[in-house]
Amino acid sequence: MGTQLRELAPRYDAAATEPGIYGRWESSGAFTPASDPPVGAERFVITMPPPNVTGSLHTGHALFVTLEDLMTRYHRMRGDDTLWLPGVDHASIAAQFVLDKIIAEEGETRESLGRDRYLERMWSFMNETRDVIGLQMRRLGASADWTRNRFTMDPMSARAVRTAFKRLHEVGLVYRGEALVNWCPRCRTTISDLEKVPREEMGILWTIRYHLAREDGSPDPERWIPVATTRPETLLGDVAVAVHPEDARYRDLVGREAILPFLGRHLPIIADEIVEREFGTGAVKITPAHDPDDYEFGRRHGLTAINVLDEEARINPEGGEFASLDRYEARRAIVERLAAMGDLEGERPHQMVIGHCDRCGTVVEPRLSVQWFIRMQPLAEPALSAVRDGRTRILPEQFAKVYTHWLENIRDWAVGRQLWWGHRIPAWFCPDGHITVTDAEAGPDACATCDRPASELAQETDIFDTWFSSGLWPFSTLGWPDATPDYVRFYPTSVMETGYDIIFFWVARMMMLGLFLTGEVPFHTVYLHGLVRADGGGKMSKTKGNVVDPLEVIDEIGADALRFALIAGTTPGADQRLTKGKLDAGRNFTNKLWNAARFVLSARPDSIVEPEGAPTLAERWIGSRLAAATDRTTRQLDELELSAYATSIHEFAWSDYCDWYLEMAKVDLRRPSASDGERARAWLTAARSLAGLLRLLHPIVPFVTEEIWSALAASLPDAATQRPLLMTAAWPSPGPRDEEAEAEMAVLTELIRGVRNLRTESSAPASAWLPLTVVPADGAARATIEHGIDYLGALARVRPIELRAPGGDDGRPDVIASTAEAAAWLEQSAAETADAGLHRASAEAHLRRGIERLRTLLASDFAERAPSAVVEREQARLADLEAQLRHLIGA
RNA sequence: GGGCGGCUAGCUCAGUUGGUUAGAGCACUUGCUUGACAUGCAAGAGGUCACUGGUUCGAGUCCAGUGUCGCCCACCA
Repeated sequence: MGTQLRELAPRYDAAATEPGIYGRWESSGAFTPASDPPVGAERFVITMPPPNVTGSLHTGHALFVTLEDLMTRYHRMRGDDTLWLPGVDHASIAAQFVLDKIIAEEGETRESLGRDRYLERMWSFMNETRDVIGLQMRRLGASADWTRNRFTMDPMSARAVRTAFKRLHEVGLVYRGEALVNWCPRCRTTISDLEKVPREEMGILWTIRYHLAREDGSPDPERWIPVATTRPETLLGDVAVAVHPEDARYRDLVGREAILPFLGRHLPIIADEIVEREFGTGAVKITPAHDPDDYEFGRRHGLTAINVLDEEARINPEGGEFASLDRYEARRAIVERLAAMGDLEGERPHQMVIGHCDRCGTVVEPRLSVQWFIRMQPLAEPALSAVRDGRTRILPEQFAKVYTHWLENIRDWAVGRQLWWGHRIPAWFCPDGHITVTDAEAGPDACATCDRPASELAQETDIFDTWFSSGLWPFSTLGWPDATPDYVRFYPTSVMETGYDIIFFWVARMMMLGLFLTGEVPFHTVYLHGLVRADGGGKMSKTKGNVVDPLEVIDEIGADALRFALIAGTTPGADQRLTKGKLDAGRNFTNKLWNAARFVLSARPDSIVEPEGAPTLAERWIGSRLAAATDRTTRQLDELELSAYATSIHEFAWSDYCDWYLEMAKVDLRRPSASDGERARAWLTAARSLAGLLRLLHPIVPFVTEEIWSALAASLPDAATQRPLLMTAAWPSPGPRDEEAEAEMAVLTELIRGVRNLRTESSAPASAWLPLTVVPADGAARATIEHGIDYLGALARVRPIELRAPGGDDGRPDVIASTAEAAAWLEQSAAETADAGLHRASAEAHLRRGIERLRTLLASDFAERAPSAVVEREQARLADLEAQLRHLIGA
């Protein structure tokens, strides 16, 4: 029978490969579209992070898809007007990185193809890969609205980008200026501070002698100033030497000049308090074009910046004899030459932090260039207050601080990228130097300043940072800037779900741009998930070979198992390890569900007659427990406590439904004396409670529940549902609790556990039916046991069961006696707090310990200080324990 | 240099406003081919909640500090 699941797995785990709204796919390829649920009063809209167009599904995607799909399915079942809009991001740098490699294999380069042909290649590449990620998401069960699939390079997005830029420009938040920006010599583009990843590295700190200039301008061979640097090659761009004004070593040199080796440039020696006397030699070479600090220094002191590197970080003609050398070759050459000249005073290892390109890992070069900037501070203010006053809530809350800190210290955003694949900045230059910005797709008709015709204008070649269009995602995908029906219906969105690692890149920018452009927060809740790590705790990487491929996992154990593993036992914002153990647990759970359903379906009487008779204890109990589970899971899903939801529904399904209820239902279903009507009632209860369970489970394990649902719907006379698909069935509302049934069942399960324990301890054969004598403490306990006596017999494997009145005449205390073979005693104490299952002696000791503890507690300050309700509860417990003890020892 | 987070059973992790005897999965021990399921059933064992001090009738939970691992931010050549 263990093969059942494997045989069925492909059916309920069928890959969703067809586009469509959403619905159910079968392995045959058949697709049943789901009809939209009624539009409710509530709206629920997910903002998702569009994955990179070139990517394929990894565990990070698996996590976000699972989280978002879970929320989506829940709200759709609630009847909310639900939208999860899918799409992909064009990812300028990443896409070019990939395409560059592909064309390199053909012996081509970006330049050899030229902009137009390169972009043609890109588009055809995109057409091949664009849908791949979407297909893979569907295999995970992503019930997104695939009819609204978007792409950040589609015309809708392009228009939103132009409009957004124009509006920012109109209010003066866009400017163009010279600045030192991060440059990746390999990607050959500017990158933002966020895309620069700092890494600690061991470098070398060299000390170089700059000879002082004599009065005739020639270098003084006897006198020099020693400067310390980690980047000797940049000396070609030096324009000054700086020392601290109070540094006695150099005070007399301030105002004199040093001579730059090789180039002979005269460098003023300037005093500035920014210089740390303790670092290096206390004298710093100043290279404004190649260091942010020096750039700032240069501005303050009116120095010119001399750029000595080209766009691939080779020395440019400014570097004289070193021209055309790569920056590291130049470094080596310069150090060697200095050493040969005797001007290399020393070198020592030096720990330092160097920025690398996030994409390709190349060391980033500060580069002086003219860039487009967006002023961020005015945009940041509203984004800060939106979170401060709770219009947007960030979960988990600690990330609100991170968000706030970043926005409070925000720097202007260099949005231009010197790439080709992306949205071209809609700015046109006029030969007279005027700039025209327009949102018109065809560009401006004429220069906005001097009316020169469009034919004389040239468009900016830079494109936008990808995150600029991503930042518009929540509304650009809905039709903004037009007030389209979708925009009116779905904006602002409800929950933005993404990883904490892109809180600055994306979340903060969506907030700023959303507030500026639409006047509303783009989403009310930010739900941040953690990273999925490898089993060992490290990052997953192909080179380490510790990657969990979601598609392989799905092939092997199904998407449901993967989804469950990703949700259960995790906390938002915390990293998690995806271990074999977790995946196995998920697989076991889906298997359990399938088998439970198989049992229920197979237990169906051939014909279902009109139910008759009162519900049994088990039937009343499962109804009440289902109500409790419904209430609990609903609350957890509303509060976005998704892991708690997963564990509590797992607990209900496995323990309550399978371990207790189904075992008892077998008794009711197989009771020889039962009428057809009673049997029908018993089965209908099993089937309907299963249907209720399936609804609660569906958001997290959609495939297996959908499959069971369709089988169940076919075999239930009331068809269980009016809707053919569980995914659009109604989320249940909790029915009434049955306190009496729950209380009776608590006593009964305790008694069953006690008898089982007794069997184990007395080494009774597991399969043997043993006689049992039960001596109920009182009439209520007796009634309880009578209600459940058949369950007791079947679940504890005891037969016959004798019910004896308390205080028997054989002088024994009130106990449940085991068989003659089993020498142990099993005590049955007061019904409410049954201590059954313990040996008499240990039960007595246990009671005495509890009584002692409570007496001590109640004799302390506790009785006076604690709230009266708490004190009364403890007093009641004490009284109860004392009664049990009296009962036990026969006092 | 700032800031944040983790430290709970052998392992991976839950633990929502302080309130019975701190939980789950896996692993472990014992027994089970019990008519849904051995991917299972039953019964068990296993924790000084990193450490120190404080607040409180009561602390895994709140406060202060320490240790340790990790992450984020930051212009020291």
